[in-house]
Amino acid sequence: MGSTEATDLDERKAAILRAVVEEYVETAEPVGSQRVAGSRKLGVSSATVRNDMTVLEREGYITQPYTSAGRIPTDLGYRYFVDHFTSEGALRIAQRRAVAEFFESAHRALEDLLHETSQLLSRVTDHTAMVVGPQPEVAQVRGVQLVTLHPGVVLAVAVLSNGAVEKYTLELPDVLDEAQVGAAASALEGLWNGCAFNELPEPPPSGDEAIDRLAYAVRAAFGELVAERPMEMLYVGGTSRLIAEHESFATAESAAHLLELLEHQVVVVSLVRNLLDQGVNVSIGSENEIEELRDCAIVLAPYRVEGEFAGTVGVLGPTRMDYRRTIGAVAVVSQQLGRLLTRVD
Amino acid sequence: MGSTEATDLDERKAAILRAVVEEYVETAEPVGSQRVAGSRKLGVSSATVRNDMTVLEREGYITQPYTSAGRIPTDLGYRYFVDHFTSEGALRIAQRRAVAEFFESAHRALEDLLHETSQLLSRVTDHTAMVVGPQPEVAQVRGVQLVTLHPGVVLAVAVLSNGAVEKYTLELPDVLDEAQVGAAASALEGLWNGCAFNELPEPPPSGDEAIDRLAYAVRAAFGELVAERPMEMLYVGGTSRLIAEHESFATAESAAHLLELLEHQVVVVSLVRNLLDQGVNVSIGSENEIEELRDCAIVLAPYRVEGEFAGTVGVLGPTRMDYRRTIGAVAVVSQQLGRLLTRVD
DNA sequence: CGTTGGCACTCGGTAGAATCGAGTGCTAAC
DNA sequence: GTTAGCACTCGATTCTACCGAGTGCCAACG
Repeated sequence: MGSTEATDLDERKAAILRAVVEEYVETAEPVGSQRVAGSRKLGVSSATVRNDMTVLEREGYITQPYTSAGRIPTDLGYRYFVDHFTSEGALRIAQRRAVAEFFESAHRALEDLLHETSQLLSRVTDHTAMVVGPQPEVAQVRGVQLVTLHPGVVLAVAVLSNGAVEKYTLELPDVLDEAQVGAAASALEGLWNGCAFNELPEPPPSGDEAIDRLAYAVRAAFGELVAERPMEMLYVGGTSRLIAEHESFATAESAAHLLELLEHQVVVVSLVRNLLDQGVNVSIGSENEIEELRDCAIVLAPYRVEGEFAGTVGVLGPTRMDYRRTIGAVAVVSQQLGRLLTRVD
Repeated sequence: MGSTEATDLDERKAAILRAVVEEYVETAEPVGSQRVAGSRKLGVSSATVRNDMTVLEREGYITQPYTSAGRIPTDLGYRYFVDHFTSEGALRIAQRRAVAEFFESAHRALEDLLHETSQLLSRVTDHTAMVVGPQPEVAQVRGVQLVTLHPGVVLAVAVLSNGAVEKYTLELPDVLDEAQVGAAASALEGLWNGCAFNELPEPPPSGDEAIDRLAYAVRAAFGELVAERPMEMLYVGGTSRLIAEHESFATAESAAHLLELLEHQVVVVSLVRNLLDQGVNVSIGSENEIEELRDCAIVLAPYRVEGEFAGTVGVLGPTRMDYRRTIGAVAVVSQQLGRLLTRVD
């Protein structure tokens, strides 16, 4: 790749590219040379801008929707913009205050908190927001409880060190009395306390066959939970923004595809994880491998709990978005969320 | 209201109305007199159909989008159709089998089950589906557990008789050891076992002040949960269908409004509850009080667990929908869901 | 009297033509 | 290297003409 010259733009060309991006993000219309020359303090004429623009187009940063129209940024153009002009995030005061207020008053259960965080982030950015919960695999068992709901039906509950609660409804061949269930529960609790939830040891035989069957069934159930689920929960907020932004997308159907995509937790969670594993925080348009995201940009930031990577917050919007504002908002929210969870959790 | 003549249509007019509804639902185009006379075995000419149609229009069952176009059903027309021509639901074999298969293999935790049920119903009906979970207020406490996550931070967990688990993270002024927490837990468990979750008695003083503070905090936390949440959980599946149907809606923005509406659990849950309290199973267009639902129809069916009303499943789509198929699907799913929950729960 | 064929009329949708104007590329002058 | 000037391009907009499905009405029919 000719990335050496790709990342090198002389100062004026960079300024022009920046102007094109900013104007286009604001107006949604192709921006012409006069607009750039006029509204910016470049001190050069539109003809000069035109010359530079042809170069920028040849280099792949901007493009024309059709011959002799204004220019719009390409994905590469947005990329350059993000890499060079978004160093410090710009959040409006009102938004910064909204975030502060939210994390001032927030507590509740973890799930609710994450859910509401996604709605907050959506409000602040005006885009659809995603929050990926902490990975429960690292969590340890802190408590095990077995409750008989009906004769022959037992609910197994495991409380984890990160505040999550896992449960499974078991139907048993045997009908056990309270004492037996209690015995199984305390046996499992003693055995599993402190263990990682994804590596629960098998319960040893106790002598009572029915109890052993129950204990074994509980382990199998929890094992199934671990195996089946991608486990990190996904919370999506502000899906309605996807439609409000539909003008920015190619077709109206693409918005429908996006919505559908967002309903598949597994896909989204692994997508986010992949990006972050590669150290990517902003993924723009064709940089995404998923077809449906070709018109979209994703802005991510991990949050840390007690210094450890815990989960991710992010935003999904059209490539034509205000990257500075969005990146700033995502950064602040991820940071505050981590702080809150570190304090409370 | 002139409801006496409104519900009385002579046989041929009723057949014509039915034809208009069915054709319009299928083709999405205003249907003319020739189409009705030709494709139906009415045995009358288009002129006769035209005469009847003017009457049907005067009575408010159908309308013209503009002078001298075909007719489309009004909300009243759909209402007549629903009340007279949907007695037995018509489900295609493939769909019936999909439902059967789903409920054959389904188990998992209650939340997952309801969530997946909403997705199933959406797939089967091709519309957005809603599932309102059982009201947790009626559930009784079956187990209480307190787990120390960190020093000074305790997670309170209550297991309910319907298989739900409520939890709350508490920050305490005191740092309690395991024995104290355990004492509080067993005290609360003994006190609350069998009590309704929304009417937990206050814990009596035990002698140990720290334990009492903890017990009292737990009760306050659970009380807050009951008070704050509308509690019945709402699961929405297939939101992407809303956009696929956007042609049926007036504007594209209306779809965005709908999505936003669906994100407000409280509103939707109480809407559903209101409708059902009035014995309404199908609400069409202007029958809805909420402005955003003017172009929508809602089809609902309650499901029963052990004979008791438990929750609701439903579908949200454009007024121009196949009511027979939708009503059939909603009925089958609600019935099967109730059956499954009665068996397992 | 209900039903039917005939007929003039309406009006949204489509296609084509004309026009407008923002913006470009190029060239020559500074 | 920069700028003014100019011919050219092409999407967007407007206007016109026209088509045709469908209606309302009327007179004739069984």
